[in-house]
Amino acid sequence: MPRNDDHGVTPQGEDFSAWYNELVTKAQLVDRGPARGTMVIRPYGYRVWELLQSELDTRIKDTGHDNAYFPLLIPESYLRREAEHVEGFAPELAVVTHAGGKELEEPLVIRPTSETVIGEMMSRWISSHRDLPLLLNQWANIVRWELRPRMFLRTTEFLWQEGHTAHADEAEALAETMLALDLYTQVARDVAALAVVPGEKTPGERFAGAAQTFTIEAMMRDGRALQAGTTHYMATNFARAFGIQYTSEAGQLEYCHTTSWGMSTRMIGAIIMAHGDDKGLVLPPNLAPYQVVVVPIGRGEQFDSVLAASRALAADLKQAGIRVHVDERTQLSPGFKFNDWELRGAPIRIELGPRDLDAGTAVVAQRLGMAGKSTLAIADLAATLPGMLADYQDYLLRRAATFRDEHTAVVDDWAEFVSAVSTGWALALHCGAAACEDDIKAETAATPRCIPLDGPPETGRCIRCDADSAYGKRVIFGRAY
RNA sequence: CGGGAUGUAGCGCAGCUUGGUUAGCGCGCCUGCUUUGGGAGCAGGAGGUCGCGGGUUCGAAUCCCGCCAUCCCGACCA
Repeated sequence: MPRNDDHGVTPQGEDFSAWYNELVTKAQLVDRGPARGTMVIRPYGYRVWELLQSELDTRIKDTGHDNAYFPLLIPESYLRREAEHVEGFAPELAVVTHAGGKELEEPLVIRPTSETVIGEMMSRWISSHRDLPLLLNQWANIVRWELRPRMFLRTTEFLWQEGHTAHADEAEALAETMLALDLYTQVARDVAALAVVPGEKTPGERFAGAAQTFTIEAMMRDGRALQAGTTHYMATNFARAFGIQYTSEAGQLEYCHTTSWGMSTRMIGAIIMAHGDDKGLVLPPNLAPYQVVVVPIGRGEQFDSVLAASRALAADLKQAGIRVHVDERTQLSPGFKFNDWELRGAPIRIELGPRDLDAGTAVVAQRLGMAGKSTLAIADLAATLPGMLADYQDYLLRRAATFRDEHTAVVDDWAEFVSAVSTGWALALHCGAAACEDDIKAETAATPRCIPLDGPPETGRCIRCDADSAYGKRVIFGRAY
């Protein structure tokens, strides 16, 4: 239940879910949309998305992919062409049955993902090995009628990027799948400061229609896992369904091997839950709409000169490449603003008042990782702050990694497993049987999150059923969002 | 789809049990004055088809029936 007091948010330890729900609204990231499960992304939240988007888009283009745009509406029959795909998505489709005042001859689905249309178009564009690889990406909105919507994590409509590529053979397509996974890992670590674990999904957790699915898993501060991006190797499943074929150098007609991969606005939910605390958001500098917020303090004529100095400082910092904002709201007290920017996750706050102006200094406070405030010369700030922001970014990643490691246990018996997944992750051997996964889920709510790529080789007995272990290494289990 | 709950001002709520003048409170908002270094104070003011439809009644936010919506907990999922 929301607090009736208008300040602050419910502590994480009291009710993590309430903390999250109150925070996304109070920090002005989002507001509820009028239709069920929809979200309005407000300017402050959309800026975070734009920053993330730009970082990822640059990397996607640098690795040879081109952006394109495919239609929102897809003929229903397309979905049916790939058996597993339609089975996986049918329950969550939104379907347009009427348009132009008439019932449509063939219903149109609002894309839940675009493998089908893109597959259809690829089949028209590819005919020779010279047309390969075809490396496409699109930024789009998609709709999935989920049973239980949650801001950023699972909204009815969400924004994402979906890469779709076609290759001559399995090796190339698999390499592409891993390349995309690596892009995601980089963005998660270097931009979002998330200590993600890249790994492969077990067969039961695969994307509908994929031969192999890979993921980056992040740990939230309540110990639960969040899938922050996935990449899929489709083998020739979609190529066969949509006729994506090419003539090889040897003159043979061959099916393409395709991939797809996506990262979505869910990533923002991951950032909120991986870094946030009882005071509110903690945004990594690389994604903060305002990396530095200046709070001018004073009254009357004093305030005018403080404001002038604040604006001059902001201009300086902007020159130094910092995203800076001066909080000029006159009706609010400094104390209110301090709390407000802490709630909204601004990495660094600068307090500038008459005392400081006289001394030529400013009070600098970091959102986390620094005891108290420090007093620095105004003239030095433009030179000092970029380094502070970079250090703070690193600090957040280290903190996330430490938290993850402290909440991950290597377990070899069932009691330890149950205990580990109640507060975090368990690294355990598993037999690989779907029925055994289901059994574990029924008992503990935990699911296999991934088989970590860099896990050392190990074999033994299944943590649950004592059968021979599969995968040749340990699997991460955890409760997931 | 199962379980639980809620719809009263922008937000958070009280009022309903036991029907009765003009539906209250806190926050926010507007105006004015005083304030501003950790969530400012005083004064004045604006803001409501009480979720929708029907019924009972002289009279319904309140009682009855139906509907709709939303939220929370699970199962599905990026």
